[in-house]
Amino acid sequence: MPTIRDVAQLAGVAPMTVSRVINNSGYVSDAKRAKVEAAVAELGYIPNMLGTSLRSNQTYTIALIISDITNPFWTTVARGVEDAAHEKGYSVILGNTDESPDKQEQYLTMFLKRRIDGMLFVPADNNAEPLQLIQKQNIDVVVLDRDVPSIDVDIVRGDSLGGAYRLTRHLVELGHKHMAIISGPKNISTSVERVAGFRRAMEEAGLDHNLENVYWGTFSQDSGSGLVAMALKDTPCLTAFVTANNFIANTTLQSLFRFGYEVPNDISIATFDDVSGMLNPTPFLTAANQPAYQIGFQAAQLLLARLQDEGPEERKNIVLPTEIFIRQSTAPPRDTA
Amino acid sequence: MPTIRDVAQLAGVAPMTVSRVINNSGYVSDAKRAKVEAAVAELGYIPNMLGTSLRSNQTYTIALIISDITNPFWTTVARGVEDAAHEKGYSVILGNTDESPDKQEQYLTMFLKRRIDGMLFVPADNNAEPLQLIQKQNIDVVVLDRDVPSIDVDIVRGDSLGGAYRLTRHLVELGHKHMAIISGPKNISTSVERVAGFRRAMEEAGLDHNLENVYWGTFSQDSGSGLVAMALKDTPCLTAFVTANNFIANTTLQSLFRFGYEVPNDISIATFDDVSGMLNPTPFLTAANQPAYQIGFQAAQLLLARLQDEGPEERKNIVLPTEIFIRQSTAPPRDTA
DNA sequence: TGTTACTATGGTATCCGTACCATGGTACGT
DNA sequence: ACGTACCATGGTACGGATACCATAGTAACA
Repeated sequence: MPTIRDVAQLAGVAPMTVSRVINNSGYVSDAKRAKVEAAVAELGYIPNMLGTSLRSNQTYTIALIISDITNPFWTTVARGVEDAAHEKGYSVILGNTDESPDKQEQYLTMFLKRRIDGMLFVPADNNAEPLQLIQKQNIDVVVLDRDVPSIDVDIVRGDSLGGAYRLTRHLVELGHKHMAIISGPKNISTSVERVAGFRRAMEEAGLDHNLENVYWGTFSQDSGSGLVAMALKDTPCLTAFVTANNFIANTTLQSLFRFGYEVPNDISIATFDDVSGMLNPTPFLTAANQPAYQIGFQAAQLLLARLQDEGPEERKNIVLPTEIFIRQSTAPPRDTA
Repeated sequence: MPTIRDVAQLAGVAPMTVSRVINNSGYVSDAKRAKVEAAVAELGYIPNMLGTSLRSNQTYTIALIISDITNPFWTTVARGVEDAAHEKGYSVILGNTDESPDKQEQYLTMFLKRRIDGMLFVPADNNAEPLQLIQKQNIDVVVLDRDVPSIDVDIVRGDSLGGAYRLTRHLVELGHKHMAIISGPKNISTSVERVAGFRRAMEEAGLDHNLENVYWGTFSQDSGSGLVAMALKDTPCLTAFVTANNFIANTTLQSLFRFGYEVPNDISIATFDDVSGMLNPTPFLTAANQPAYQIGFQAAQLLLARLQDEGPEERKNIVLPTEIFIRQSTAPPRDTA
């Protein structure tokens, strides 16, 4: 593969002159510029960014560490990130953690070795250590979707608490009195806040006698199935479920179907993040949707601004609103119908 | 950020010795090894891969250029790629082209500048030039999902022709006589082959009088809506549609709904690549599904094998089988019911 | 004519890690 | 006592691009 020296030799100039032509910097006579351009074309020269990056300490690459690119929610986030990055000439390098702290650390060090300019990070848990590791290396980082207590860091996320609150309120208004929430891991802020929103609505409605109807699971594709059975065993009179993400909603729906319940006639379901609309002409689930694309796009923009020293003084904790869609998976409970 | 020289100084050894410890190569006495390890820990030293890559001409990075990470099909492909890459210590850098040759070229040169070790590429069209550009730089490349005529390159893809054939056969067996296919762009092999499979089944069934019922569109989210109206106007007696991907199926379903048709009672739909199952407990569409994860995984494996000079001698054109799922979107046509 | 300002070009050193070569010590066999 | 083999360590140069400094020519102006 030709180097800048090869081009220089062919054009009969110094490498520096080639560099000036390529980067459009400094003085170059028209004659030499033409010669250089001809040489570049003839050799098919493509500058080696490794050299440039080594010298300049900039890779124009940002890392995106998420839990699972297979989840349409993250996919949409990733797309927002990519668009914002591409706009500024940055590339995005990707890592899936599957919420495993091990894989998370592997990717973290892998990306730090690569000297990425900045990091967009969805922490696998509440542990602040990985973030401290990044910050210690003086790498700008923006946390996506999740709050991490006890650390000073930029965050862009959706309004989990408000979304869950309004989702539960909707069920309350329909007349439901016995509800459960199937949430994600206990050590991830979104799970916790969605439970908190659920609880607040329950308390306000004076339904706080069954506050123990909270089931912690995971956000992954196989989550929730056992928990639904457990919830129904604990409280046979349940008439509604709130689920903390799209995958959980799906398994809950499947479980209820298997147990012979009809949704929404027998039991209602309201969920977070139903992004199936893209592939489903008639979305079914009542849902609180976070602006996934915006979360990714804004987080990337904030990060890129920081990289160019144009970011805001203080750390941001941006909370984007969730939007509620009332659809067919929720209805009044049978006994009050 | 500390360098290998900083570590060496702190440990009282030469940089070379630090390098030996880090890479576990050559001879190092236990005493010095311990000192170096202590220094690495104290400084929080993380090796700079740019230096290594520059020297060794290896980045341990592969590029993945696809049309749209938002499409669950590509998402699954991407996941397969990522898993295979991560297994071998490689990272994946991502680019969305939206099927635009412009964006495609931008990403291409961006990745070549980065000196990625290999490329996984979903060509935006049949144009062989971009692939020639890559090969000219001596970068290994594997094409995903699409055949590109007139160029010698590794390809991993699904069986579009067979899938479309069997999908159409299914409709024929149900008794349909008037069908149309809504396909993707005319210059992408998958569109063409799906049409070819459709035609073959039609001809075999002696239904070749309406071979002109082929509508070319795009594979994107907004594709197909106008085409459905056109098809129905051209052939009012249509009783079935074959659609060439998930997005087209979705808009077709929406259009039919808007026009007051019921699926499958009035009109049947059979499609390619319905990967909504992940989020849909009761998938509705009769579909020919490609093994998306496998396409990504195997393509990445083939690429990585080539990178390590362990690949097969000759170029591969691997065609993975598609699986047919008969579901609720297809039924016998009304007149024969 | 001398000074200043700008244009044009190139040489050298540097970013960081490591391949390669050189050096010197120890242990062992004959 | 000497050759051979292995262990341990370090110096130097290189990969590719470019910041910085140096040089030199030209034009403008007093």
